[in-house]
Amino acid sequence: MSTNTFSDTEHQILEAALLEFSTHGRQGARMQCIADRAGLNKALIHYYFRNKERLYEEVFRYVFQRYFRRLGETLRRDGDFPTVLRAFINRYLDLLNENPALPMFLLREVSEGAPVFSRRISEIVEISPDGMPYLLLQLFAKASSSGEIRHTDPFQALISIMGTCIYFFAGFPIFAALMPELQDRREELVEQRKEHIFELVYYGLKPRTE
Amino acid sequence: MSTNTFSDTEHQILEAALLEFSTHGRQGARMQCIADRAGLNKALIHYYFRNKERLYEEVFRYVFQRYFRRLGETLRRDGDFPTVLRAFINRYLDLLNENPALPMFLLREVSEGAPVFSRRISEIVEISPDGMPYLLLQLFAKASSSGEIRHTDPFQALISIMGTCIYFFAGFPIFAALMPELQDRREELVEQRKEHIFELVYYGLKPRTE
DNA sequence: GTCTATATCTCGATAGAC
DNA sequence: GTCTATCGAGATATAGAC
Repeated sequence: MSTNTFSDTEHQILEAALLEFSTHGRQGARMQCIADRAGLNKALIHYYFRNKERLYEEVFRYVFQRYFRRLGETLRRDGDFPTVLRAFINRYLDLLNENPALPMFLLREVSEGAPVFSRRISEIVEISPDGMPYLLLQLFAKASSSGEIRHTDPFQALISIMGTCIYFFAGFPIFAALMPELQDRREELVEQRKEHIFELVYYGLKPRTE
Repeated sequence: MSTNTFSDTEHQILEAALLEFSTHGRQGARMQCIADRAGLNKALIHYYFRNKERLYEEVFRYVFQRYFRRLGETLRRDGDFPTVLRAFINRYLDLLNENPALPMFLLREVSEGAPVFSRRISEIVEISPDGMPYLLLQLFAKASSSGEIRHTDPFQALISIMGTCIYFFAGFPIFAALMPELQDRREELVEQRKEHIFELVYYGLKPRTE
């Protein structure tokens, strides 16, 4: 269930399943495709994970536990507001760039009512005040009360920063379909994006003199 | 096929299908559920739309043609940069708020390789320079070259503004699961968000004196 | 643990009455 | 145009050999 030690075979299955689930969704995913991608047969998947539902659940937890933890790390380091902000943005974009399928996997789950996410939320995100969503809220709340940024609802800031990061990856295929020339500039755009988002958020939230 | 005049029954089916497709995806959607939701039987759906694929395609076009057109309208009005920017943000958030399932419907389609979107793109978005994505790019390009905002890649700005708008609706359930108190503040947060995004984008992109 | 072969079942699609 | 009943494809899941 909650064990984090997987054998090689299990890892192969989990990775293949992640790809299949994130491109085709929980229902659209095919056990046969997962088996093919992992280089083994369907029966073996059932041997390890019993059924499709449990496989989905394991993949979900396996992936997002790590994802939220790595995201949270950047917020626990010392540094002033712009330094931590920058570290968070860079880490987030790098994480997403390494696995562009992740946001869709999460968003899909959420749009289906987030049954698995809700059921296993305590294993996935750190609900404590020392966990990822709270630390980010706190970062903005502190900067807001110290006057480093103007008075802002930290939740709005949180949505803004996560939205601008995620949407690049989630929405890229839409724009690449409309403007094929973007396809080649992808890597360059990701790097450029780090600075763009930092400036947008930092200077967008800074107090104005006028 | 491309006719926009649907009977009452067809409308009922389309609306039910939109909900089903956006929450469960193209494969996950069940014809039985669509029929139930629309208050009629499966056979009738086949009578009108032949099969699931065509139904999906009709729903997709039916919904997004209108969506992109209504979004584009705000960019064709006269006004200076902040005025048009504000109008666009307000319209976008209102559109999304009226139908929070839309972004996921589009993002799902895209994550599956956007077969329908690509095939029928000419009916859905206005590819002409007078259409929605180009007008928005142009808005930023103009403001950039006139010095009203600092030198910025218009594509980055486009992603930022759309991302911050969409993610509020796409990601809201995640945060509502973590912080249940948000659920009651939803409408208030949407309104607050209009100002938040405008300020973030406008002041985030404005030239700085320092 | 890993495979092949097969049973079981879900769901899209059709036939045909009204 | 709308319905009930049913077929058949395709997918999950299992049995059982190795």
